[in-house]
Amino acid sequence: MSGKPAFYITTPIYYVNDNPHIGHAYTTLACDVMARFMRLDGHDVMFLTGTDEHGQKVEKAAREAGLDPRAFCDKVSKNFRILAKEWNFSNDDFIRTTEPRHVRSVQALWRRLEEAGEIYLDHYEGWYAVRDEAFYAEDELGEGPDGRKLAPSGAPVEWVKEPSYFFRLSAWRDRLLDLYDSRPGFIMPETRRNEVRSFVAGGLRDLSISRTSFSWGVPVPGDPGHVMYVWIDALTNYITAAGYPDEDGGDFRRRWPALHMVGKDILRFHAVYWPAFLMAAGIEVPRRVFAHGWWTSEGRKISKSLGNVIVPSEIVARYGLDQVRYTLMREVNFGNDGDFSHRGTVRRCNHDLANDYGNLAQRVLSMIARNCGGRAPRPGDLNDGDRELLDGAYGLLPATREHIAVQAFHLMLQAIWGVVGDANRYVDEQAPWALRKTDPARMETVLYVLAETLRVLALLTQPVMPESSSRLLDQLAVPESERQFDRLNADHALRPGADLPEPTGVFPRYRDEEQGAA
RNA sequence: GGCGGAGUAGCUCAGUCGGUAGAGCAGGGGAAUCAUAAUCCCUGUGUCGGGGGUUCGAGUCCCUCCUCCGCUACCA
Repeated sequence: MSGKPAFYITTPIYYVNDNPHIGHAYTTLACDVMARFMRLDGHDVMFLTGTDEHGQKVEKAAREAGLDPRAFCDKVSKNFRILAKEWNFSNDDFIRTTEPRHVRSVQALWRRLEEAGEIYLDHYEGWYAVRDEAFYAEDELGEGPDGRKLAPSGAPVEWVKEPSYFFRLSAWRDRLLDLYDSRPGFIMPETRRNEVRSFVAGGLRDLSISRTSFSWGVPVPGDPGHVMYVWIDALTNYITAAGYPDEDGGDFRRRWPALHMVGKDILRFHAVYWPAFLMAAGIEVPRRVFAHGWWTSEGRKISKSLGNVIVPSEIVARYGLDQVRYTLMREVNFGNDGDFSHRGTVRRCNHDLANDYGNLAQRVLSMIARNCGGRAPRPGDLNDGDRELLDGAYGLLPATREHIAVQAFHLMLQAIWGVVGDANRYVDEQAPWALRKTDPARMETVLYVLAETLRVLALLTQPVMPESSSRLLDQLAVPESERQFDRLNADHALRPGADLPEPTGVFPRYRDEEQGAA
């Protein structure tokens, strides 16, 4: 295998019954940017996404669709593969919990936990609504006119008791607290870490990890009347894809542990249950669990009744894929909630991309095309101003590395755009259009410095905007083989005299059809 | 109720070890003309949520109050 350091990153596996929405796209996008950055920066990356396909809801939805659960999953799981293609996600694997490799993996983990004495058989009981096929907590219930207890949906509930296997989560309180305290970066952002910590500090109850009320799931080894409940089944996908249970053969030791990217709604499962399972099984805990925020739409909570749902394929069709990728990564501090608005997106598309970055490329490339015979300029001696701009550009790699290491995508882009601004100022100060008449040699130097700066910028924007960056690099005649981050220095600078293709705009302006549309 | 976070320019937010408040966007004025009418320069008299305290000096520390948000277990 390669000697490159390994980097493993995962999205949650998405519940196959859902339609892909902005939340799915956002989580996966963040992972994609991370994965692309690390690949370009010399890591052996594994980027995993997939679908969670078991459970009562899927079983029921399949029945309603008149399909076998497996056939149903085959059909709807495809929606997430389509999303990945549509958004240019570079996942290396797509795991489905119904695959044999996963069934084998979860069952192996189960046995390991059982051998360790971490699992015991008891009863799960609670208020159950037959109509909803769901359990409800006491405080969720209301009362009907006849005094009967009702689910929030209005369905009558009854107290039911079913046998269930339990995981001894309660025993892991202190060891989890030690984990959080000894590894401050284990849960990010910090405010989420505080929440999880206080939740765990308050004491944990054992966790029900099997069901007998449905059968669409992984059978419990040695007790086929039970299927595994969501926690242990779904979370285990992360080690399945890394090669578990073959811990010593294959890539497991090299790949694992992973960085888990999750929405804040499922943080607890990843930051409490999952590390407890792993520690109990003697497996290393994840490298980090990062919980990102939610999007609102035009300042409001997204809801179907408000009609402000953001459909991934629609915004891509409207603004362009790389434009949307850029906006989502730039608009908010990663980890916080953010608002997705038409006005804001257009501002990003037109100001940041079309004006600042796209127009910089266009003004430089078209001057080169016109004044340097369609070839990369030949520089003379560099002065302090030239070096300052180039040093700023070369300095971006260490800066962006630091931001990427803590998933600060917005800061990475801010840093890059700092150099975009420097380059635009440099064009104005140097005024190469004037030099054309007074000092053509100096003009070539200036244009060379700018073209080299563009090369650096285009290399660095690859993780966020792969397609557009690639087109820009094509226009600079940077070969595919020269686009890794180890080329981000003067030793690999643009080759003077290289033939350049005819420049064309990469980031078009967004124009509203309707005047003054908000 | 408990725990955690936040309240700084019209908007979104930065503000390290306490030392006379900053950036981007929006708005106003100007320069330039290579470029996707894009770019560049200039322009901010803000009770730093209220009150009290420590200090020579507090957005930055302490107390208190107000407002908003998140978490407070079986919903991927």
